[in-house]
Amino acid sequence: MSSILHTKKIALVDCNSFYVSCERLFNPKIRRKPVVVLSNNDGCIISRSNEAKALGIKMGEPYFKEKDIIIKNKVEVFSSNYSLYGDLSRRVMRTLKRFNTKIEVYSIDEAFLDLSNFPDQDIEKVGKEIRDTVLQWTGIPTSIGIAKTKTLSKIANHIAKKKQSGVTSLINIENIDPILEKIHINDVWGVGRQLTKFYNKNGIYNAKQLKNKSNSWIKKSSNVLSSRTAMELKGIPCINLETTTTKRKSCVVSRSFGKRVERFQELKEAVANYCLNASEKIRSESLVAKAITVFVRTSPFQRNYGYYSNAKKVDFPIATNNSIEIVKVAVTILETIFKNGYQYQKAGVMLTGLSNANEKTNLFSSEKDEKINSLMKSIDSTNHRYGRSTLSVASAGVQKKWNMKREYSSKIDTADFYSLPMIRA
DNA sequence: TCTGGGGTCCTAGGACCC
DNA sequence: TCTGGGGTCCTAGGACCC
Repeated sequence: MSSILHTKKIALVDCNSFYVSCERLFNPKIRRKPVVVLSNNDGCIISRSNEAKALGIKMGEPYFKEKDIIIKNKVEVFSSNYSLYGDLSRRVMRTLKRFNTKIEVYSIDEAFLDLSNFPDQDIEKVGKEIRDTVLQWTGIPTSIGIAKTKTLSKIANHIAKKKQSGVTSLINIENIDPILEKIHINDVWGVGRQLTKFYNKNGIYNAKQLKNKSNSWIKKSSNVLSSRTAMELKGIPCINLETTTTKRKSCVVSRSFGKRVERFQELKEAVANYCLNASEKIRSESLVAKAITVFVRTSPFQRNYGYYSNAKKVDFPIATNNSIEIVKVAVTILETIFKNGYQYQKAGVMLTGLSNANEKTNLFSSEKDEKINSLMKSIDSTNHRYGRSTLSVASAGVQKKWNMKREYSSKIDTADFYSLPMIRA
């Protein structure tokens, strides 16, 4: 006997121009103006208001290339403020959880929500209610796409973005082929630059064509991921909702420098700082790392200066999250990959093979380990209370000449943010 | 002058084993 | 000249995502 069949209904809720919307919350004067938010180091444009999009400012474009348009049109420019965006993101996600606990927080500004428990005929109305509630409680405008699979809900969302209501459902539409036909293949979730090239070569230019391609051909000439995408276009769910937060497998901290760096000493300071951030992060999640990779490189855009890029991975004797040990190993790696005479533009560290700290199968765990653990704990809580890098290690340096550029920060402090009232009507 | 950062998964190929 | 065959495990690199 089959249980009562509900149509599977997945919503993709996506915050509109998220970083710009966050800045606008605290700055009503820029509500109707063109606004952009820049990546770290004020390098690229990573969020644009509709007004900025209308001016032809492209996503991911280097800031300096768009500077003329920006000045001419008095576009408001902001350096990114990730702690602010993170706080607002959590608030949006909390609001979404009130509608259904079956939620996958997919990125800082997106979540998949299982709405199968609502009747098919009400689904568009439910979508609108979610949108209104998020807007009212957090001030963040969203777009919502609803369909039978994640891949289709992405497409529905794509359409919703251009609609006044901000909500699109494909649930009650008998034949969605005419809709899929209008979706360019490169706008399909999971199809990037390389796959687009490959599909085009094989006469596939839109989502409908991919949907109708035989599964065996796709699997044979591409891979399982591509065949999953095609199945999902057919309305057969192949990509599950990941509702439980699984522990991460790696942790990367890397930055481009505000200025080019040539001296070993400065590179060392930068790498030591990245190690401190990374180890603090994995400690906060009770993880230990099996290995560390350190990498350095010069700018790939200025090859005439001589390009150099190198990386090296080293296993720790015992999986660890000890800052001091991690910095020590990182510095020895840096010594082996550093070469004089180059203008370094970026460096980073990657902690890999992460596992639970308490599952340590370490026969040699000792009193000394206990001492280190409690030292790390007190460093973390002090830094949490008084600001990052209150307590540090000597090699991390104090001058930080290489530090990021952030000329246009709105300087909104999340401490202030928490004191703001939450509006419920 | 100035080009982000942080993830995951898959696959091919090498090392190693019997 | 001819130099097995098949399995597992690991890693680096590629492709994709936001």
